[in-house]
Amino acid sequence: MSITAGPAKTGRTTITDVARAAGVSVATVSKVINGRDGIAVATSARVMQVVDKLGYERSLVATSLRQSKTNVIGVLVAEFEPFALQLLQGISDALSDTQYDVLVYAGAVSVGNHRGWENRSLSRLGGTLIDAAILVTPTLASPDASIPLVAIDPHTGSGGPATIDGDNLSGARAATEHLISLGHTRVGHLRGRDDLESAHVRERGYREAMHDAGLPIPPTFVTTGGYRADDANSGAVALLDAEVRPTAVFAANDVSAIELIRVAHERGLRVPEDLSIVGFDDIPDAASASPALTTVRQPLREMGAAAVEAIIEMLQGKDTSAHMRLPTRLVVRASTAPPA
Amino acid sequence: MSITAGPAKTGRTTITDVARAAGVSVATVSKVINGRDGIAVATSARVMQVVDKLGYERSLVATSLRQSKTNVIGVLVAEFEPFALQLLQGISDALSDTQYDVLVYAGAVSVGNHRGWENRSLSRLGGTLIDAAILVTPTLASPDASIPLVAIDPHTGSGGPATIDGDNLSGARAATEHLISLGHTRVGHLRGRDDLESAHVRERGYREAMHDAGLPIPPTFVTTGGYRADDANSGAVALLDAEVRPTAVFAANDVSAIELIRVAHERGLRVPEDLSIVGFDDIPDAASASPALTTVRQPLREMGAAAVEAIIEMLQGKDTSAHMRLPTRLVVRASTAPPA
DNA sequence: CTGTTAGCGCATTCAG
DNA sequence: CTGAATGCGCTAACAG
Repeated sequence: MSITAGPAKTGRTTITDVARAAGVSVATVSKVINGRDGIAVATSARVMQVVDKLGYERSLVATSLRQSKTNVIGVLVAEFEPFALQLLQGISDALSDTQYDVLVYAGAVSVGNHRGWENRSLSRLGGTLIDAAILVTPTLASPDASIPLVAIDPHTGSGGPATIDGDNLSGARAATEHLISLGHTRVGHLRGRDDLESAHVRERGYREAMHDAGLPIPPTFVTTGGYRADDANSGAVALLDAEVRPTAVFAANDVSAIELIRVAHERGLRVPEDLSIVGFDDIPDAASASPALTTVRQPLREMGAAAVEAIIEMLQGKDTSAHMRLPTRLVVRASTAPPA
Repeated sequence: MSITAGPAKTGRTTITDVARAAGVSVATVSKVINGRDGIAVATSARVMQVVDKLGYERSLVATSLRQSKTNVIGVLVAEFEPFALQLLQGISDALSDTQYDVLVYAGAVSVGNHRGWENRSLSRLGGTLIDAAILVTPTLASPDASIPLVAIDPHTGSGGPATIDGDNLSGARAATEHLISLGHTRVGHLRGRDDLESAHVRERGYREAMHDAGLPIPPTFVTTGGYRADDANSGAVALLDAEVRPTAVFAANDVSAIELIRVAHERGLRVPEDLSIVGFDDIPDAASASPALTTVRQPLREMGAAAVEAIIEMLQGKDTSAHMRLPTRLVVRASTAPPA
């Protein structure tokens, strides 16, 4: 019933509009656009002209419903926190000389930190909106997907996708040992998100270092933070308001560490004189925190670039199930000092 | 074990798989999923169970092809540079308590800085993959779109969408005046991307301040940078290798300013002793640059949040064509000093 | 209450 | 060389 006439409805130019304007069928337009041969040069030129004139651009939606290739790589994150953002820069840089565009989907903003957000996102982007996906801090060991997958800071597990991570264990040990070597004996730990494998590994590194030094870990010395300031707040408060307060804390990530500095200041504690703090990640804000944060640097840009390389190899059919681990490095700045 | 049975072809579970497994028609499944009423409780329960079991999630692609609402807000950027990333944090935070998910599309990574990338992206995201879009540093005054639009750091023009920007003119004047008040008379300018309106405004601010101070601007004092280090390099080099070198430079953005510091160091120039530098934006790297960069701060997180507010109001049918301008502020750090 | 039918915009057969 | 028909996953009418 709906006899169409012109762009009309949505305002978007469709392949049909182009076909009508050029006086050919949609199939012809499709062929021209996709560079298929078997089209008269004159026709092709005329169609291209109309395409330009009308500013036609194929709809990713319709295309991906029909085809299996979109030249778009998806990056799936839970949220846009500094860690993911740094990674994104590396990913974007590495992709800038390729034919691929990037689409980043934040799957947990509207539903909270729902464990398993990656499967939800993967399903929603479904069929083939994206040709491959890079998962940032997934909470599942082996998300189900039918497209090439690389996980950054993964949930380890067998049979999972290719993974890229930093050396969390060494980093955590280095951080804790730094504190111990400064002379601290009451060293606490502000844990990361429980659903992150890397958070557990870092806690293990902390515990190992403490154990090796023969130092005790009272239960109140370990509390849980998160990767948002809000989440970190209660853990930070618990740590500092405990009966016996640690003189140094290793926080599982910089966001928590910075929140801890804030809470310490709120309580009149000086950092590092009264409390030494080490973070993890080395996000941009770490260096400009006050005091500048001692932290364990993860090569985030490089990790992002490595993920892109792996994904592209997979897309080219090479069987890359590499599990790459990049080194971490302690960066000593102003938030750590010997105990008073 | 992971999900078995059914999907076959793509590996993705579709509504058809669910229908078959539940022994009902796809229409029924659709109704259940969308909470339409007129479905027997028993049937509904059975379907839901199958949905859970199979881990079904509707495809954003197919849904958006058919419907006009996806609850996804698009953020369109040319690339993931620090400016956009900061904005993204504000946007993400502001969206975290809403029903909306975020999808960020970088439209210029695979094709270079193509003027008009926003129309291309808008077209590709087409019909209704997204309910509304936030444009970051668009290069067009009035992109055509049939969905609510807000532009951050826009190309001004009449009839355009709602816009959010920082006070570029005042900021640029403040930066230049700061340099002049320090005693500099040879003040240069490293321009921003030519396709950005804000870059022109900043240049105007610089020229006005110079004019008001009665200072000359030799042609070699103004060169062009960009928002990537590579782009900024040639402009920086030209500025420093000129016959008569400025003793101070106002760079149109922090990325350029930081690159300028690098180039200056390369030539054995000390900053700020031999060359004072002011940037613009106050991205995280500005504070941790060496020396710490004096810059004009734009409230990027707030600008992102403001964009979200505006978009949501538009989505609710309120007629918000506000043009919001947030204040900028000079932040003096270590990269500026009186001339030697 | 539930199943059938008809597209959304596009690319791909398969006949002209 | 070109055009009409078909289907991708899904939902809105409309039948049954």
